[in-house]
Amino acid sequence: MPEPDNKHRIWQVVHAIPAGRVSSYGRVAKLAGLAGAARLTGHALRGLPRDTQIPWHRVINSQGKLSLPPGGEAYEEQRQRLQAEGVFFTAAGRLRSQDYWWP
DNA sequence: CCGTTGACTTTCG
DNA sequence: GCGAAAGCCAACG
Repeated sequence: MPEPDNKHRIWQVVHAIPAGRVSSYGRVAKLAGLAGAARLTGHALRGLPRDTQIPWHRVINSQGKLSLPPGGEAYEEQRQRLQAEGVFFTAAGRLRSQDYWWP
């Protein structure tokens, strides 16, 4: 077949992110062999079931912020989970660059 | 098959 | 630091 399970690969990469660290969509896409397809990472994460074990909350955008709409439930949940793992947010709602995961 | 949409990224002003 | 525009790829109707 021409194309393997891209979503599955993205999930695998996301699952490889250690706790207390975060990564960006573009970074995950590149590690999954889909360089330049940052949006695919978003699609893959959006298609996750609620009872997934994938740490989707460790994936944020290149601006150091959450891509989810502020004020939404998913946004608060992601923020809460990250803080529970030791990741803190700045007053501007951005994550510390030192918490980024770099393989 | 084609146009739109989207949990993105980069560049420019 | 922020907003707008262009570029990128896959899923949807």
